[in-house]
Amino acid sequence: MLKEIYDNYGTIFEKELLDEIAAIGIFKEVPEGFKLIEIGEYIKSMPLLVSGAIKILREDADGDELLLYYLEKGETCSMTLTCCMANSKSEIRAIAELNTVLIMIPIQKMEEWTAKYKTWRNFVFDSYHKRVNELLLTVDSIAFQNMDERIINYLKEKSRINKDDTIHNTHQEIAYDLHSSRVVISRLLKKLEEMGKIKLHRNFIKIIDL
Amino acid sequence: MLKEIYDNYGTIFEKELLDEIAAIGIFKEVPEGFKLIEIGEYIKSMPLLVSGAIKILREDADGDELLLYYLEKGETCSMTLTCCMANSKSEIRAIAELNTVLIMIPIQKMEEWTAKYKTWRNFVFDSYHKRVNELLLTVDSIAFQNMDERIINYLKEKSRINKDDTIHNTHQEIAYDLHSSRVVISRLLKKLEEMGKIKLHRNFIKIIDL
DNA sequence: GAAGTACAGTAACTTTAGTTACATAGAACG
DNA sequence: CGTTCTATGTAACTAAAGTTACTGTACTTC
Repeated sequence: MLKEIYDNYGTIFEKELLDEIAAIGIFKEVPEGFKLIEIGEYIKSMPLLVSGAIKILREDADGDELLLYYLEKGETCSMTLTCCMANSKSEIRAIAELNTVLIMIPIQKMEEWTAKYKTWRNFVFDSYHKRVNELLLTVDSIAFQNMDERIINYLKEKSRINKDDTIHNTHQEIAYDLHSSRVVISRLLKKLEEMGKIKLHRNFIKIIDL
Repeated sequence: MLKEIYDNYGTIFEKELLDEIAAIGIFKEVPEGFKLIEIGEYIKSMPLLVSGAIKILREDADGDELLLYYLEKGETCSMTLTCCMANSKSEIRAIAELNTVLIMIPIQKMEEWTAKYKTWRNFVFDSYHKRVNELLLTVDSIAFQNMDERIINYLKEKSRINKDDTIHNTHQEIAYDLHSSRVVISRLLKKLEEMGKIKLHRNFIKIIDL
């Protein structure tokens, strides 16, 4: 575990803090599709990502979903942070996008480390900064873009996160993430295929040139 | 100035910090419509709201606008915070919604106070928490709601912020905030009037029962 | 290999929102 | 009082997205 911590956080945290993380953090490995946080849950610990990726989803009253953004290695969930500090319920759902390795930090340490370590404070602020900017990009996407552009961005981002130019999803799954319907997604994907940007198959999509 | 600081922040900050704010903060009074932050600007100080309200806007590449949320007294702009910490450009525009009184804190103090005062840290984290939740509500609104529901929410929120059940805006101005077109807004407002929820006039809208 | 199931393709239609164009009405101002 | 400007009303149309319904096809399972 020590190695993973040092590899991912060695350059941003001082030795003393790294040792505390190693001593207190709980190593956790979850498979793709594992639900880490559910809407309405209270959160007792904060995840530091070591490898893999996590997707963060929003849901409305009718159960309609929307993908907000992904978390990657070296990052943490600022939503979790806010929930921990305010002792409030989670506003989002977190699902492992890949097999993912995490270090869980009990929330009791948060306050202490924030007072004690400048690098921890910077990490937390930086994390907020990134997350707010991701949320703004999500707003841009749904407010200013048409569905065809949103699909292109979705495929690009998914490919980047998975380090794979084949997207292993059904049209229905994409429709859920983009909060649209399967028929609409199939239609627009077909158009992208006709334009030579992608190649459609059963259960996967090959990116040609987006 | 001391009175304003104590009235608004006396219960959340300790005396020592309040004195620092009084000594260092720059009192600023801006009229309705005053532009406080422009997209792409670097930010040198952080605003604490004493009275009034500020609206936070997002803009896309084509210059299309969207209202994100309002800031009220006792709050601060977490976007400004993130920009200060990361020394990055502003992602948003901030315009005074009302005549507004602010205390500007030079960013140099941020780091120092975050290390020194627990109440300051809590204030900053709480501010992030509120802002992220406001952004999520904005996402909900544009992702899950139709324009008629969005208009209703808009009118309600505007009325609450302005403490006035008459909305002093033209249809065009509402269209800009909601990133729609004037004709669409006029059409839907007319429908709301027919339902007896509002009464339309030239340059203002009277809320009857939303 | 037959039956069942999940996925994708497509047509036809509806709904919502955006666009264009023009009419009217109130305010402002000489 | 007539001219001008701005705000609003409305019709007619287009575009985008969502819905319904049915098809074919590939994979699964027995």
